[in-house]
Amino acid sequence: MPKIKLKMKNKKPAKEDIQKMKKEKAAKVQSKVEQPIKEKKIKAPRSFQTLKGMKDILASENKYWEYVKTKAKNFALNYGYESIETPILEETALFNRAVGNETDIVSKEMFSFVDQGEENVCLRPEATASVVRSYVQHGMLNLPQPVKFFYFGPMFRYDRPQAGRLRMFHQIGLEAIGEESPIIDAEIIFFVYNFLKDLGLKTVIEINSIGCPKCREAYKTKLINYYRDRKSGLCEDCQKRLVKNPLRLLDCKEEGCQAYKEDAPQIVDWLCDECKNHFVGVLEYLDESGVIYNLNPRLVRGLDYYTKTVFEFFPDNADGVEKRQDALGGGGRYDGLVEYLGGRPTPACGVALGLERIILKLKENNIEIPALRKPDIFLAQLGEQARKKSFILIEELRKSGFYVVHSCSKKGLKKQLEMANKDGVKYTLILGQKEVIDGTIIVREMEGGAQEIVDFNKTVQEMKKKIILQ
RNA sequence: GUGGCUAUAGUUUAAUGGCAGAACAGCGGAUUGUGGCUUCGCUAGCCUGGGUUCGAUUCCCAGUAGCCACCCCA
Repeated sequence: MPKIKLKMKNKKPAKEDIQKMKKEKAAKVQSKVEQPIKEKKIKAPRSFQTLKGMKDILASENKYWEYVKTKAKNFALNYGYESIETPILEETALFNRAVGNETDIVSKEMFSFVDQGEENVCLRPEATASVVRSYVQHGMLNLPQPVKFFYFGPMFRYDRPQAGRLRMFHQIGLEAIGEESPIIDAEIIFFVYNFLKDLGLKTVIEINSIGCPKCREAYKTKLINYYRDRKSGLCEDCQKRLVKNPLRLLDCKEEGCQAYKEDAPQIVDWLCDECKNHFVGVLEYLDESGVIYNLNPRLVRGLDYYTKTVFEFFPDNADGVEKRQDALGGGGRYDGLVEYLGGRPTPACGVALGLERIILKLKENNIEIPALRKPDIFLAQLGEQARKKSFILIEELRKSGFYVVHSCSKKGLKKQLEMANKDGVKYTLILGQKEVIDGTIIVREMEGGAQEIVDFNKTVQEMKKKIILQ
């Protein structure tokens, strides 16, 4: 079949045409030989793009970002969490120690490098370690406890990008340091639940307790013993986990390993009294608040600092087919971390949410987001004198709180009105030669097109009458 | 780190082994001081490098990038 096609199509051009083509080609070859230097000079400079897994957040995304960030911040304030910003760059050792050398995040996902001062630094893969570092560094143990932090900012992980996973992404997070009561665990969970619900996202909460170092050791031994007998059936990763991070055995998604999970010992059964009571406490508070959660005895988190309560938030899709890899957020208690980073023994609990993932879900669910504020006034000007006069007027209007836009270079009134229309303003002020001479200005109401002439010196007053500023 | 899919104007896309066409956006017009609708025009593109071929945007190979899944997590 293809041979016939080729033959047929080869016949298509006339012989003369082919000769022409050959000549053209020859000419091209010649010209190439003659002007190789010119071509090099003409060559445009290379263009650039964002690094893999990193994105520009463009104006079209603004309303989502503003909406979610503002709501988060307001929520945080209502719950008594105060804003903190820590540097994006930290000493690499901070995360080695806090998150754990054997975790995926530290062992293969950190953007780390040696700086000009031969310091080992890295872009933070998460913020809890930084917040705790800050707590210790500034002696915040002297503040009334707990100290409650709210943060927002970019995090970096050298992963392979895919849906909802970027190398630079943004987290909204809470940390409450200095409180051991289960009430704070419940408050944080309740916060996230309400926050996401308020955004219009239904979530499923998975919760577990992984105990304290003491009872976890006892449990680990049990788990290792259980899995050691079944080692030959485990996947390669799990065989490594058995030695390095046995808790993660429970987290494996390999089919072959699933079968063993069923009968594996569960940590809940091995918690010491203190941990058990604490966990029961958290659940009681949650029951009280009416939050719905799933006890998930296999939930283990990928960061070493967690103790006792751990939890993750998943979108609750109506279709029932859950994609369990796209957690919107997760967190838990980390009672050992402050001490581990050089502070006094201090209990603490926190959570982090993925902003990009939240926005992704908002879009997926077609949830309406309030539009950003549109400009109030467009100022159109005609002629040199008017332009100068309008320049001052615009500043006066802005001082009075109006959101004013104008065109810097467009001259025709038609074009300026066109722009005003695209900007969606309610009123356009028109200042032309004639108005400058008369000491007036035209106020055009865009929707109906009604115009009135106003005393130039009373422009601000008049506009205040027409537009009620928030 | 493993695997799959894709690559055409700024964006969304069509077709094709021999002129790459459209829509939206942008820019400029339709008596130059009045927007939305309409209409006309302009600008702008075959990811890179090899190979097959008289001829490749099209077929083949490699690279690169993007998307997606595993993994991991937010």
